[in-house]
Amino acid sequence: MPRASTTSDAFNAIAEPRRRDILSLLVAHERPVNDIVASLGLPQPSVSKHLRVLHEVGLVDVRRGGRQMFYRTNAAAIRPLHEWTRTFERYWQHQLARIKERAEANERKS
Amino acid sequence: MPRASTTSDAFNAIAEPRRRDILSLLVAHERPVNDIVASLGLPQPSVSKHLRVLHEVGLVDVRRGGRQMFYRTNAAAIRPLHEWTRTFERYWQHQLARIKERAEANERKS
DNA sequence: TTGACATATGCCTATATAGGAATATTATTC
DNA sequence: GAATAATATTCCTATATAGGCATATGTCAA
Repeated sequence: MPRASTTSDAFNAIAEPRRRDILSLLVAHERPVNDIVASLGLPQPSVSKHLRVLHEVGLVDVRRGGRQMFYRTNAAAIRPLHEWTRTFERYWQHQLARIKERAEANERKS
Repeated sequence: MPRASTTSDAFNAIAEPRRRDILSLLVAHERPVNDIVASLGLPQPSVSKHLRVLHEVGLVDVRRGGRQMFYRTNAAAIRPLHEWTRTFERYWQHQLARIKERAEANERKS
């Protein structure tokens, strides 16, 4: 079996770096496709394809305005990812605390 | 071109749901492979392969103990993912605030 | 050393890509 | 309606999977 499809969930969709770039670019304001193309220096068809994936998993919203399509990041869809990573927070804090402890112990020894 | 390799970075590594399960399982305490196999009900070779990917991107650490291999989640490696998702936090808060506003406006109207 | 246990690796297959180029679709303006 | 602009889709290819299964490697115990 191959990997799960990029459109199967947000985790798979954001694995592609360009798509993360797009999400960051579209988070503050909606933008037409051409803006994204110009900002990121990617071929237009490539951008359209990435937007399709992002839209399919709900990471971006679209609005038509004349012949332009205005895309915008749906930040709420990123929240579950944030929550998942957050479940590890106390553990890396533990790690950092232990590192700090050791450093201070070494400090006292020398 | 195919997708970037699962071992190219943490984003690609955690796209696989089973690997996220493994990370959650190994976060509190180290565990031998057989424990993971039993806990998740996956075939042993499958678990070993997932662990290999996770180890290659630094998401787990290993320690040998006799004939067992004790794996443990390296929580610090998840932090960058947390930080990336965090950059969107203020935007979903905006979204929620706007939804709340509208709800209250409708409340006053009725 | 032989066996048993624990884990890792190899081989196989079907499949979903990302990128590139060309072209199709949709909307606007003259 | 024809030309133009903005975006989407299609066709192509090479490639890295995940899963299943068999087997290799490594470690201990008797």
